[in-house]
Amino acid sequence: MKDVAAAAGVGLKTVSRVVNEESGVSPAMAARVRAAIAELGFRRNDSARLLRTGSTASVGLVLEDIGDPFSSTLSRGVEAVAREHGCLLFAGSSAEDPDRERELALALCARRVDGLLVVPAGGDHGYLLPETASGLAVVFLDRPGAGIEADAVLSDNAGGAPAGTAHLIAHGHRRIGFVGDLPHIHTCAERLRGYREAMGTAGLPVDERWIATGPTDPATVGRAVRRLLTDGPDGRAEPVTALFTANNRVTLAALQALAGLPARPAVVGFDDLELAALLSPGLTVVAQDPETLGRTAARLLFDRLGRDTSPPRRVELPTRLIVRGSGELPPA
Amino acid sequence: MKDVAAAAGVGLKTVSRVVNEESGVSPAMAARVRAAIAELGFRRNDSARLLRTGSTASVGLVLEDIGDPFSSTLSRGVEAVAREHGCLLFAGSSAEDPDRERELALALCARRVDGLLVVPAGGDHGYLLPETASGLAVVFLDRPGAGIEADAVLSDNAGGAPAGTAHLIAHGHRRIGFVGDLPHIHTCAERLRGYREAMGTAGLPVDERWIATGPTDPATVGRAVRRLLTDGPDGRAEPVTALFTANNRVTLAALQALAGLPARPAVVGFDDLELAALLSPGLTVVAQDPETLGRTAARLLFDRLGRDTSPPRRVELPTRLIVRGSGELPPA
DNA sequence: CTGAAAGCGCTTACAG
DNA sequence: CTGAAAGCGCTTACAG
Repeated sequence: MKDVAAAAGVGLKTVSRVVNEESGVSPAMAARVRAAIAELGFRRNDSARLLRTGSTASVGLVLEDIGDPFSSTLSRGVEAVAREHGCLLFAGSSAEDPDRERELALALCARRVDGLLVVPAGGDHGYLLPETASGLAVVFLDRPGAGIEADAVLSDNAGGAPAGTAHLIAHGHRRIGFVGDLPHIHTCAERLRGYREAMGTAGLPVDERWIATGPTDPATVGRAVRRLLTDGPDGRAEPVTALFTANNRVTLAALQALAGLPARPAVVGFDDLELAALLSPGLTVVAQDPETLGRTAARLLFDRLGRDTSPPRRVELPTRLIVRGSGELPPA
Repeated sequence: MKDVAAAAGVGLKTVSRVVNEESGVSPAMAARVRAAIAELGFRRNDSARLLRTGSTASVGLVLEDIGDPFSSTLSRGVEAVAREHGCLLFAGSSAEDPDRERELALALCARRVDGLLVVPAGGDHGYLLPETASGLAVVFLDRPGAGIEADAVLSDNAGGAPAGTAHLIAHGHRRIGFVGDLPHIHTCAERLRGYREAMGTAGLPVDERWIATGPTDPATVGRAVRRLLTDGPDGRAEPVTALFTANNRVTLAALQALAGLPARPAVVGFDDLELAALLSPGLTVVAQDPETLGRTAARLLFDRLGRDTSPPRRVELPTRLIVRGSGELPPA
């Protein structure tokens, strides 16, 4: 910019005016500046501009895994809203590791993103307190944050999980397995609670051996599914006749495991899958709307940037039971 | 930082040394600085640091749609490599719109990202010339760039598309429909070329009415599929007995359309889908490896940042035919 | 309509 | 071991 000013024989501020299309520059001068800009191939450095301005026109998004369908659909919603606000999006994955979440979130803070959207991996977000104290806006998605007062946008797990479980019960199932991811993850815990609630409401006992939580790799989930379906001999639990799978990766792994087994338990999954309707039977799910989740959280974030100082809100988005066949199979 | 220096009664540079854990600060002084940092809640502004340093420790990624499974898996690969290099990732979607691609890419350039990864939407990337001239590294993914000399990492369309088509021919099909997205998109054009090549190699004529390209929304693809399968009366083309669907969204939409039809054509899709193995019949595909695509492109980008000045390379990643049933159905 | 000075929050290059 | 000065590339606040 200094070079442009020198080349055009004008002051720095005049170049700035032309670059920013501010009014009050004589046409002759503007033309001279534009010529110099073209000749030198000048392009304004926005990082420098934003340093002076105070904002960074960017938001950070900490996901579980940028490549997961749930996360990426959520990102699409966030990106759309960020775009509307002229903001660029930093995206990164925590891989469900609290240290990585923290590291990533703080790196984003150090860049002074205007706002931060976090799908929590860890159970304590107190590390963000100094950041919010100095003006950072934070919104949690999919799971609430802890150790800090901030907005959260979640799916209605407390409504969806009982609805899915009750659907299986309504189709005659009394022994229903719950397959979830790590039990300390908020969504897993909430959905498990919902499962128990629906069983209780129906007056059905829950055998703790029907509950399988853990890593979501196909091998682990496969073992869990086989166990749930074959327990029974030697005084162990009776096999379940239906499965409630608590998220997209668990459902996928469970379906893969079932493909290799003779048993045809009923299945209701939490989260929709891309080809769910084309399976036979079609996969009955409790669908979330990850794109709206992302949009809603981003809107809330920008409201906060716009000096909305009302108390932190918790928004719950409805889930929707989509009946396609797998959840209506009768008990074996 | 100035405040910290004042509070600790030291010079600015000493604070900088402590913050950056540089050696050569007396323990007493360091302790005093650290106390001031804690008290004031000081956190270094990386944007300011990077302005001075010259790099931004960030890369930009311009995708077609951050929420698409192909794009997001690709992002996962890019992110992993960026992380290894201590870089943050800006991600954005072009929505297959050349203007948005350009706008997004230039916004990223204005932020002075160290490198740019672009899945081209437009057919001319000459607008990046001034950027690369001043040191920006650019790598194209999935499709080559145009109007600029730069690296490109692609899937082997020229090998994969004929392989998929030949697979259908080997199972007895002579009238095979090609369903693709917009014909000007490089991958669509290449795959169509591969389809024609395989048909030619087998000595089979191609009726132009067997080729359907256009938007990938379910309605449009559905119409195309129905037309391909029912043409025949009143002197029009004979219906096809098999479909080669040229990417993930087209395949998905085609399968949805087929679910509502009596016909059971053989299908081979380009791109794998999450539940492909669980359909009945299983979906035979020519699989790409989007994560490796992303990783490879990001590695190439960082090589370039490391002053690798060899001539631009074009890397082609192999595709893999995965046989699952739908591609082996005999002609009706 | 135009521009010189100060400053955004850091680091670099240098001197003590 | 320590720090004052200059500068990264811009904008803000002000004066003419």
